[in-house]
Amino acid sequence: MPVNPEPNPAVTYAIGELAREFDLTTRAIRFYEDCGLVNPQRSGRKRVYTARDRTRLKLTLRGKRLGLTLAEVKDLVGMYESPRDTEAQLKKFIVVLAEHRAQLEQQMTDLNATLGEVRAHEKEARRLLADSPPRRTRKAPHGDTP
Amino acid sequence: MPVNPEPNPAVTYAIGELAREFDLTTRAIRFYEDCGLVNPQRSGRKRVYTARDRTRLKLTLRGKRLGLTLAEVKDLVGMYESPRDTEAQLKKFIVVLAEHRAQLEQQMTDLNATLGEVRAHEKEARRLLADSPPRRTRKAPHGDTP
DNA sequence: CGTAAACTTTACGTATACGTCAACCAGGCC
DNA sequence: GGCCTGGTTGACGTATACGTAAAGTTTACG
Repeated sequence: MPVNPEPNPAVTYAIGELAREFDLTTRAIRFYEDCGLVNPQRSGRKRVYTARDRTRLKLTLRGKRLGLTLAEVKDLVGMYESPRDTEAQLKKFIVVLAEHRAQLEQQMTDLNATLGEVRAHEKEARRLLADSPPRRTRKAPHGDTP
Repeated sequence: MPVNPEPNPAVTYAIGELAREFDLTTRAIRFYEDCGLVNPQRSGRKRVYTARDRTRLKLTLRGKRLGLTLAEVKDLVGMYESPRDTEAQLKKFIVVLAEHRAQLEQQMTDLNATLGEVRAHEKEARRLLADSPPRRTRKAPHGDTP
């Protein structure tokens, strides 16, 4: 079994590659760098992104889809990567995790409520659509979906 | 059984009341009005909000928690309240609902992934916290949570 | 009647998250 | 050499979602 999907440290990416992969503009990626979300090395002047940068990009986008700001994403990712060797750090880590989880659980509630409503509306709308239009085809006795 | 929690059409709210209830500033509520999210009547110059406005405020806040923009919330709420008597309208409604649902399902995926990670980290952190500090209390034989 | 609380409009300011030029450099190909 | 592709640094512009200050109005209370 694979020890760990520790991505090959040799693989690197150009900014354009990542932009295509994640459907971002290079401008956006450079902006994320300004925000401290990625930290590409340089080859001359050109940015060279590692697998770690790529992962952080992914996390950033997932965070965005969940409505987080870039600053929030940065804080969170920072947390996960920060030392945590002392008990104090560990305790604070746990507190922040709990806060984050509370927010996620609120979102889960919101999401379930919204999904429920959307599905109910879909069902009702499909019912209306199936009932309403008095088939203009030759009077189908009953039961006729080809 | 209560026919329908159709809120009493007589109940109305002042802007300050709603602000307190939802922990918003009055400025924010007026801004939502500019965006067409609420539509208070007037009593003289003063805004008078109905139960319907209150519901729309709630929906707005839920939408925000899910990362929607005010414009998106407006579109969605508008959809749910628009006519839908013709077949074309109904079909478009269904399409938009499906799109919305797809987005919500993506969010659900993101949310579950994130929640999973947070919980794993919490577990690990608590384990570290429980293991690490070599109990300075009298050597508890084993099993001692009061 | 005075005044404090709550409301009003107007208008400029701010943070976030990029978009959109502009002008320049480096490498590859014909 | 000339040009294309892709990358670089500014620097200014824009949309969203309000904050905040100014100045006036309306209502309730004592």
